[in-house]
This record gives sequence, C-alpha cells and structure tokens, in this order.
Amino acid sequence: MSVTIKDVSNHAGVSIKTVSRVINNEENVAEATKSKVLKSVAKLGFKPNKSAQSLRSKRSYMIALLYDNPNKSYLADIQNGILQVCKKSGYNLVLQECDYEDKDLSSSIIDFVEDFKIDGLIVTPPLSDMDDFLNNLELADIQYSIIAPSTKKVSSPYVSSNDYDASYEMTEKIISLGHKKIGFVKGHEMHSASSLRFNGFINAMDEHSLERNFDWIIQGDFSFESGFQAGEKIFSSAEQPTAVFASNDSMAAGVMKSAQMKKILIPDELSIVGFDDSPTAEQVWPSLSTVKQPVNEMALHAAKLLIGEFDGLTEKTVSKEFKSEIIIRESLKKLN
Amino acid sequence: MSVTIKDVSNHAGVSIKTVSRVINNEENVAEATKSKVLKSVAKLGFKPNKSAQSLRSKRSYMIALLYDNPNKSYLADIQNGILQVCKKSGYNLVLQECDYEDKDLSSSIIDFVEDFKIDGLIVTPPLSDMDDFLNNLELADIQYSIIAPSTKKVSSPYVSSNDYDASYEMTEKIISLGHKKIGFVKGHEMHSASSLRFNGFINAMDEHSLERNFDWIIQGDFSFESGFQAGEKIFSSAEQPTAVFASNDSMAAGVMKSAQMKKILIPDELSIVGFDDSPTAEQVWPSLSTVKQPVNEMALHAAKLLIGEFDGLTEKTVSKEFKSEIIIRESLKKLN
DNA sequence: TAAAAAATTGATATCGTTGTCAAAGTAGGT
DNA sequence: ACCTACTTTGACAACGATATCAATTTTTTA
Repeated sequence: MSVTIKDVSNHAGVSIKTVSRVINNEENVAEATKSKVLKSVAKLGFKPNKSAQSLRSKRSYMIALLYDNPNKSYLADIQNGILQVCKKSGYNLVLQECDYEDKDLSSSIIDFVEDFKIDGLIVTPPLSDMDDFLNNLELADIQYSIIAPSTKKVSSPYVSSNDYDASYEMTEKIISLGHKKIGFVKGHEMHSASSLRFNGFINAMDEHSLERNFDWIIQGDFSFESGFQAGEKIFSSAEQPTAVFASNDSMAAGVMKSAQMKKILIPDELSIVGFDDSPTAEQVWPSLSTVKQPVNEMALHAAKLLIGEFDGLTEKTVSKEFKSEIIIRESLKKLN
Repeated sequence: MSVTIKDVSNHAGVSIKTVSRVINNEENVAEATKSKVLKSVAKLGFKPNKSAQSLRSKRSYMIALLYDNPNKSYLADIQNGILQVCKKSGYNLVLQECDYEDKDLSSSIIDFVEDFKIDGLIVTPPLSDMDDFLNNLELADIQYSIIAPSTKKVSSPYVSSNDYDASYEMTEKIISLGHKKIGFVKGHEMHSASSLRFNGFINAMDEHSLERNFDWIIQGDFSFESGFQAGEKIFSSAEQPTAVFASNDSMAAGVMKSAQMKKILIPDELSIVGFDDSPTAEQVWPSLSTVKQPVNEMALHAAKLLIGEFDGLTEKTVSKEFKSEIIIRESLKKLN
C-alpha cells in the first residue's frame, strides 16, 4: 500500500504529530527535526492522503466554476485562466453548470459545496449578476470570487471589466472615422453587460450630439440569428446607417451576413464592429473589429483572489477592474 | 453541525452499520428496518460525508477530463456531454489540462488520480492517440474511457467517430456535384484524425479515378492562419481547383478568406467545405458546408461507459462508433 | 422437532490525517 | 540555583464513514 504519515514517523523516529507539523509548515518545529522529517518524506515518497486531510480539516483543495453561459469560447478562456492558478497552487477545478432560472439553484449549489467540501467558487455572468444568489452564498458562509461586467457592491472579492468604457471608446472610435449614422444591436436582456454596452454607445452618441435612430437600434440576444434578423430590419429601414455596432461578435457576424446578402460592401459602404474578440471575429471576411476583454487574465486574477482568501498567498491580491482593448480589423473603415 | 450516520442510527434505533447498509443499498436488510432507516434519513436530512466515504472506500465521486486541445468549441461540447451524465449519477467533473509533449505526463496524471482518488478518466484527442500513455494508465490500474477518431485496440472502453468514412462520404458528395478538381488541406500531423480524414479523401478520389494534384494538397495544422496560407498556395498554382476540402472549419475559413480576397466567387467559382461544424461554420458568409460529429453525444456516451464500469449502471453500455452527419450549406454548389 | 443453513444485525476496528492538551526541554532573569 | 516563560514534542482522541466478524434471529431441511 501507499506510504502514510505513520511510516514517515517511524522512519524519522518522531511522532506522527510532528510529521504533520512539518508537512503543514507549522511553526515551532526545531530545524533539525524538520530536516530529518523532510528527508524521510522524500525518501519514502510520502504524499498526504487528501481524503483524510479533507475529513479532518474540512478542505478539499477543490474549487468550482459556476457558469451558465452558452459562449463556448468565453468559457474556455475562463477555465484556462483559472487552471493556470490551480496548477501552481495545487488546487483542482470542478465544473458546475447552472441554470440561472432554476429556483433551487442556491440550495443545490450550497449542498454541492458542503457535500464535497469545495473550498470556494468562481462565479461568472450572468450568475454574478444575481444578487439574491450571491447573498445566499454568503449566508451559507461560502467563499467566492466573481467575474462580472460591472463593479458590484458585494463584500466578496471581484474582478470586473469596463464594458461601459470600452463601448464608449469604441463608439468614439467609429465616430472619429467620420460615421454619424450608427446602428446598434443590443445583447441579451438578462446580462448586465448588455445595458452597459448599450449605455456606453448611447452616451458617446449624445456626447457627440449625434442623433439616435431607433430604426437602427435593435434588441438582440447575443445569437448569430438575432444579429442576422437585426441586420434585416436595419437594412430595410428608410435610411441606412454607415456603421453598425453589435454587442457581441456573433451578432456582428449576423449583421455582416445580412449586409453581404444584400450586396452591401463592407467596409466600403458599411462598417461593422463587434464585441468579445471571439474566434469568429478573426475568421470572417472582412475580419471584425471588436473589443477584446482580457478574459483569461480576469479569470486568473479571480482565481488568485479566491485562493488567496483561504490560502495565504504571498502577494496580497485585491479586487480589480480590467481594461479592454479595441481591436481594429478590416470591417471598420473611415467614411469616404 | 451536520447530521452524521450516528445521529441516524440513534434516531432509528439501529446500529450505524445497518444505516450504512441501507444507504449503500446492500442486500440482506429487512424491509421493515430499511424503511425505518430511510424515514430517519429523510427526517434528519442526512447526507453521507463524502470525505469520510472517500477515506474509507477510496472513491471520490469525481471523474476527470483530460485534454490538450486548443479547440474551444470542441472542448465545450465534450464537457457538456459529460456533465449531463454526471448530473444524473451524482458524479462531478474535474478538469485536467495536459501537455501531450510533457515527458512526465503519465506520472503526474497518475499522481493526481491517486492523490484525489479520482474514480476515472475521460481521455480526448490527441491524448487518446498516445498508446504509451494509455498503457501507463492501465498499468496503474486506472479506469478510463477514451474518445478517439478511430477504433483503437485498447482494452478499455472507447467511443469513436468515423472520420474516415465521413471524409470519404463528403468527398463523394463533392464529386457527385460535378467537381473533378478538388484540393485538400491536411490537419495537424499529431492528430490521428488528420490522416483518417486525408485517407478518406484520397480513397474517394481514387475510387472515382480522379487525379490528385499535389499543388492543391497542402499540409496545415488546423489553424485559421494555416488555412489561409494553404489558400494562398492553392490559388497561386498554375491550374485552379473548383472545390477545396479542408480538414477543419478554421482552415476552411482561412481558405475562404484567401479566395475572397482574390475575388474568387464562392460558391459560384469555388466550393469550400470544412469539418467539425464549429460555430464559425455557420457564421461566415457564405456559410460552410461541413461534417458534424455528434461530439456532445459521444462525450455523453464516454461518460456512461466510464461510470458504468465502476458503478452498476442499469443498462449495459458498450463501446460505440458514432456516425457523422454531412451538413450542406451555402459554400458547396453544383459545378456549372 | 431438532439441526443446519441463511438472513439479519451490531460492537468494534479501521482508513490517514489533524486537533487537544499535557509533558519535557531550553533560556533568560534574578 | 531556582523560578518563569517559551519552545518543542508526543500520546491519544476525533473526523464520519465502511469493513470484519461474530451474535442473534429466522427459515429451511431432514
């Protein structure tokens, strides 16, 4: 069988408690004893049994990712960022797909955390927008760290993006290229990112005294199909915009298809921009100008925040807002 | 504190062992005792402590997904399928990102499984192509189930796709539309799927006595960029094909971009088809004809296979090959 | 109806850690 | 040299389940 703490204590000639002290880096262990024990640990190839540790100390070295986001690329980026931290700190990541409309979500998640002694949660949009849910987590005394589109007034640590600013900035960029007639496709109503992105657009338009044309402001739901439908509406309106800003890349691709099918030349007759920098943004032609959020780094930071909460990480990690980057590709051009 | 087996045994007036028998559905428990215990369990809201179970019975109710695949959409589909089974059976999914070039991969995975008492692994390409690795898992007596592009001669259960057949069939479809000059972009050399897809193409061409033109058969690596480069080579060759078959959608999108930049009309002058049915396939214009593998169902089945191995699932689940579906979209058209 | 076999049940050991608390050792101060 | 304070160590209980094995009850067999 495998080596236990008892084997090490025998080999090193100390008590099991002393071995425990050494492997947990507790203080008040004489240097000589410590090195003696460490030598035995190395020699015997001892690794603490996680189940026993978990039973006794109520920790699992597992954190869970909570998501209800159909965006595959976003999810993969999030996971990636978290895993980078996990690998370094010896934690593992468990997936927990949620349904934000589920009435029993809170209780089933709380059960899950308690059953498996999950050390903490990372919560992504749109779950991170649900204050009730977060509240319940806190009542249950569950550690979590959230990734959200906006700074929330929660007590737990968070990582946020500047969707509003990015949208404002992108709109200004479009305007700076001479566009005055600009359409907008809104995102899914449940996501707080949708209103932030829309407000950024609206405020930038107002700031530059440009008129909003509601024929060109269409409600979408982040899907390609809804983007296509939005395009169909926009391009069948009396007057045509010279640029369309969609709240994500899928919808932008939908708008683009609608335009291309109507033989509208992009970017010569119409500029299109998206949001998210999804893989598709690069792969359509003309390639999409878009807003890239550092999703990977955000997730990495969120994981650091979380693990730092219960594990003394070396550097103190604090809540942080991440800046997005505007990426100009072929689909956005100066108005002739 | 939370309810333990002892509380239940007191409440029901039986020994803890009897409670254990009931919750583990062991036989030889009198009906009366059983229902008495179950009543107490329900009343007290007892849930077995997983850490204690894990310590004693060396199981964690966790399975892990091993992957080293940059394809975000594929990964998300796989996860999804597995999670559907996990939810039903009370298991949880841990992510384990691997580097297939890592020399210590086997031992680090084995350590991980032993440390966390992971009940089993689901192995995806290209890791599922690495016989050495799988062999090591078996030597370490680790349960696993693989998802692979081809039927492997492993003793463990597997789920496979029919990449060869699908590619053959798609090639025949292209030929049936009158195309005789067909180019091909190969995938990453490390993936066994690449050669299967290529062979399917080649054999279909041979079967129909069509000539292979090596100016149009280009080595790619599954990336968009490599597809674009392939397009640049193909379209600068002396003669031009009327159709190009790329081993995945990203590369097909790359070829498409290259063609579009050269003002080659798709599909009128050139048909393009891909493989995988990635989100991009639908979102480019013209939309890509492609081969859709039931990745979600495959993963679901792989999870059933795995969990069925150590948990007596009701129905006997066996290794299975899944059929792909040919999806015809705008990018493939009959040759005029 | 007694003996044998099978079903049912429970007392207690066990898994491999960490926690408690007291004992032993070491230094410092007077 | 003695008292106090602090450091270092270990014996043993505890976490909450499952495993062993023997005791008891019930059923079957002859």
